[in-house]
Amino acid sequence: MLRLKEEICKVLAEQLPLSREQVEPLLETPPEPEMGEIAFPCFALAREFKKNPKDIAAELAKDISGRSEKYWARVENRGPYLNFFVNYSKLGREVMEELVSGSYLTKWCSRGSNQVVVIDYSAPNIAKPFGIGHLRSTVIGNSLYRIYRAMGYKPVGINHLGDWGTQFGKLIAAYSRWGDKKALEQDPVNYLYGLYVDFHREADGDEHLEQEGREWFRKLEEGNEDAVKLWDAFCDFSLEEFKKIYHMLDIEFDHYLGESFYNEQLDRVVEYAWQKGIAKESEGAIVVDLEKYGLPPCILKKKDGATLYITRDLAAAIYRYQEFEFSQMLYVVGAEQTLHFQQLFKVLELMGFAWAENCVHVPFGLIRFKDGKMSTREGNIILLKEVIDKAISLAFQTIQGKNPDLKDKEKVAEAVGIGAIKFGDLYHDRIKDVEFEWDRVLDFSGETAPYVQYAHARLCSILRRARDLNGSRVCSIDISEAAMLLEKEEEKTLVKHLALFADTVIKAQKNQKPSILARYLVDVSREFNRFYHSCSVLGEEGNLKEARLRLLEAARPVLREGLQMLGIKAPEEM
RNA sequence: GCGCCCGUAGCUCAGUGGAUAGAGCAACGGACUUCUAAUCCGUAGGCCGGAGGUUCGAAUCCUCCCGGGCGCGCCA
Repeated sequence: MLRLKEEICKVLAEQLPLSREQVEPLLETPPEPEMGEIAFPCFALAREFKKNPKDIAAELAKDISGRSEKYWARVENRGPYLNFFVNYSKLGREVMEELVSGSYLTKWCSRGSNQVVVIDYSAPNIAKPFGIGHLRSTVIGNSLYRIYRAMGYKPVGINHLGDWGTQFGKLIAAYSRWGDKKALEQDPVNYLYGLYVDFHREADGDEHLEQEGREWFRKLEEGNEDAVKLWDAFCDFSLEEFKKIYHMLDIEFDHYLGESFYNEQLDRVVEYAWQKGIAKESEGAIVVDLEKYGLPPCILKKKDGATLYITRDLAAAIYRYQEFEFSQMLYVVGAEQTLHFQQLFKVLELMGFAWAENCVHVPFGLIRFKDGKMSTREGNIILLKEVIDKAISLAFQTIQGKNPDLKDKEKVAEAVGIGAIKFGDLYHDRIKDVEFEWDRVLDFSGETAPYVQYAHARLCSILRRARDLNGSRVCSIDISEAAMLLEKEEEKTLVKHLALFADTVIKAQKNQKPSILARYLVDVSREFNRFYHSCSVLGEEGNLKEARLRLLEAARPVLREGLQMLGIKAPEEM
């Protein structure tokens, strides 16, 4: 629909004392399809012209109704609104042509022009199990990665592993007290997790144990051999396990660069802050005072000389800019860290890095239980692996019941089960907290990935049968002729929805919200399903049948590539 | 105590300051000899947390209050 909008902006800008850029944000979508595709409300002009908005709409309509532009068929004034009706067959023809030939996204969405965008996402903690809580960053980040890539950006995905910090001191302390090498090797991550939980239980009220943990971390930072050896082993075990999960989720990273990677650079960062005159000593620690900006001070170094998370984040940001010269960097990290990122970006700015303004925190809400927060420390957590296994096995059962002859049942069950989990996280506005409920995760009806996948599979099934009947070709009709034949309400509505694909992808990227795309795909699927129920394709004869096949050929890439941008597979049968 | 986020149908949520507030789930009633019923059609369901304000116009912007969540120098 971008083409129609562009045209309207151009014409209205000629008629009014407004630029195209001023007209664009005023345009809206009318509430009913009978009111056209794009509306221009005239209220805003009423004051300036000292006229009734209704009259303005009427005059504008009169002035431009004579014009026959490429993409609109007619203009109507309805009350204070100017309603534009799309030249449906023209739009339909072009959209279908572009979609079928594969040129659509390149033509309308390539806005990235190879700019580098660093995306920091997932970042699970070493020595802790991959819980459902880590899914959000992973899935949202990966989807943004795919959306940016589809739009011609050069995304760089970085997994900022939590492989450093005082928790390793605690873990080493726990291991050296109660450690069991055999148990560790048997089921490393769960065992380490158990130790971590034990530590916190024991440390509650035992200041000595806490002290021991801090002491071990200090040793680790100093390069103590025993400490480093254990830490190294913990990292290897965890990473191996994480990679299995990423493989299942069909998620990859360009770089695994954990917090420890920046250890050598920390002194320089602190030194640089001194040089710039923004660091000072306070109660034995080195801090950057941010009171002027309404933020709490940023601690670069603790009084015992150990570094902090934010020091490593500063080093990481600087390193990434040197390495990638990004035009934008996204941190897909929970909303509870908003303050941390405000401090981080402010300190970078005070250090004199102009690119600090291109750093963006992409926050999301927490996953919680009905009765409270999930806490790794308390062992109150749901394992992602468990969720994945349940979803896949439910998908498999469903296939056994509905389509037992399907080939590659395991693969399809995986695509559907994992798709459902990912989609559940992507469908809602990321800022909202979500309550974890098994029933919801395992629901495959309504606004879910299986709904969209099912629409896609049915669509593919028709195209496949058509190909079998016609030999290698699906259909032979010319697309411009096809577009003219698609006159039923359900057909037209579907075409118009397809035309919104580019608008949607761009909006999702601008807002860093995959949910916008996910919702759109459900809309398209719903329109496809309505079409499916009211229009027979293979049962039809002649040109109409051919035209409908063309429509399906155009709809297929929207669903397939849309799902792909969410990181969800689109099986051809299910 | 201070700061940030959220509050829309029974539940989960959409809704760039604009026309009659929309989906899904759950409930109820329909549609499989016909391209896959993981679907579709219909019914019912609302003081958009509350009160003020700004505006021609507010679910949307501002202020206050209520409810929930999160954070607030030596965790990440």
